[in-house]
Amino acid sequence: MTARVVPLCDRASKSQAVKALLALRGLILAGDLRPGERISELSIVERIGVSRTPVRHALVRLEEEGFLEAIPSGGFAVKAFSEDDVFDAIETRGVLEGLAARLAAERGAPEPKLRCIQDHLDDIDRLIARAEITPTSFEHYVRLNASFHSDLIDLAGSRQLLRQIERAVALPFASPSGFVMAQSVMPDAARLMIIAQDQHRCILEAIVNRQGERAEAVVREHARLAARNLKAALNSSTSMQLIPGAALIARR
Amino acid sequence: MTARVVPLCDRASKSQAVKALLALRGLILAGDLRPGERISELSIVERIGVSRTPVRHALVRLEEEGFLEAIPSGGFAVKAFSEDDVFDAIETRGVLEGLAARLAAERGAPEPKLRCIQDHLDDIDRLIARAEITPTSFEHYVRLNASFHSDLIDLAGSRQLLRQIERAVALPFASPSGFVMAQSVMPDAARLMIIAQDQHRCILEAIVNRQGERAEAVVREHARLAARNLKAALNSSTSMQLIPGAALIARR
DNA sequence: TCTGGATCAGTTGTATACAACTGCCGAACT
DNA sequence: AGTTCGGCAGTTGTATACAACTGATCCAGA
Repeated sequence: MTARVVPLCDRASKSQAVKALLALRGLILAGDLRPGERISELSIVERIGVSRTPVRHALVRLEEEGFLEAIPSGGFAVKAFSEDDVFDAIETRGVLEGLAARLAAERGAPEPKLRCIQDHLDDIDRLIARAEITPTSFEHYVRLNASFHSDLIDLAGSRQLLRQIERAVALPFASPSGFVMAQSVMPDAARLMIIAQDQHRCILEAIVNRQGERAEAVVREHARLAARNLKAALNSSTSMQLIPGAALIARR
Repeated sequence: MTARVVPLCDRASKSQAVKALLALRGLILAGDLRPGERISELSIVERIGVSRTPVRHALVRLEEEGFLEAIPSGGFAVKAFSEDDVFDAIETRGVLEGLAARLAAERGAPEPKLRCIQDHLDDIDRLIARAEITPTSFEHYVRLNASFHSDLIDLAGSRQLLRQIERAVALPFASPSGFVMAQSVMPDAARLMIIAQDQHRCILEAIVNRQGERAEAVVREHARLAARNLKAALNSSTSMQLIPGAALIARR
């Protein structure tokens, strides 16, 4: 009997701690847990089906990720984000990515990696050229966009910077992909994609040409495109529904 | 018997989890745990005197803080930092503090806070003017310098940015105070203090005058002073002994 | 009626027992 | 002799029992 029966494997192959982390983060992002109110460990235990130990692990991690805040008398509560918080988070992400681009330009990036990114950008061009925007093609765009951004960080080659950006991007509405799906239901979606893609090209060109300051400046402006998306999305509940973690954003 | 006997209170008033966190961080910074090698939970338990539960909490937190890295097969190891890592961490901190200064300048800071910072800077001026550098006066300088930097972050008024900077500064050698003590045993200590203090003045002036870009640029250059200190300290074991967490920095 | 205090349910914090896993050593077999 | 398999020690991961604490409710007394 070498083949054990593992019907739960696809869900249970990961440790209970990981399971708890993913499940709890899911609950938070979905808005099942109201911001501000205390999270009862036991209620999570019975919802997720693991014991308190991994749940507590997940709580600590999610506090570090920024989704929870510790309550002085013990325990945790879901954090509420103001609109200003979200704009600041985006600006901060832009500044950090800007540093990544500048470092890549100043220090020089390996040729093969640059070619690889160039290929990714060509893919995006082809996608945009097709002129029809479907949910599927948009998801594809989101993926390509996300990989451009992670490639960019990779180019900088700095572990410390990577760590900081990972933290900034942990909040989904601060990530480069946060507002792209929201963009899809907006009237000028195609126009925004064209602008964003041109910025991608400029960023890469600046890095290739070793123009550190230019690379940094364009990346920052690129992040502000996300801020503009947010501003527009805030007036459209259809868009907001496409934003992960929108439930955590408290309206003024 | 309302008065319980609490002789251990000064050490035990904090929870076991906090105790474990502080003690373990202390062990790491002191270099008692060799970078790269696995940390045995039980060995920590008997060194610190709390059970495994709070120790594991501390391990998770210290991983988030950046001192530890998870081992694929389970457990954690102390992270080793290259000299490049340290320089990058300083540059990253400078960029984030630069954002704080720019936001403060662009958005405007409340008058009373600005006056308060001005007073702190006056204190530093008086300290420098005394011309004699003793360990005590240097520690005083370190305190004043640290509070200037935290005031700066406060001026920006951004929770998100605060979070990111706190993370960047968690690594002691990336913090604004990291290399100041090392500076104290260097020949041109007085000169560096004068330069740093002039930068402090310029930063505040830029914020008052709403010169966002200038504030950002000077703060970045100010951080690079720390990088210069590091470069000098790396050649002097006397200096290195004054740098917290120096044991984690692997020489090339 | 209002205030004070004490009890109590429900919570989180801690310790510990147990299970599962990893890497290693040795022995046996090829 | 080399290789592979099996068992073992020691580790981490998980569950759970227990302790300490918090906040609230209820009752008694002024």
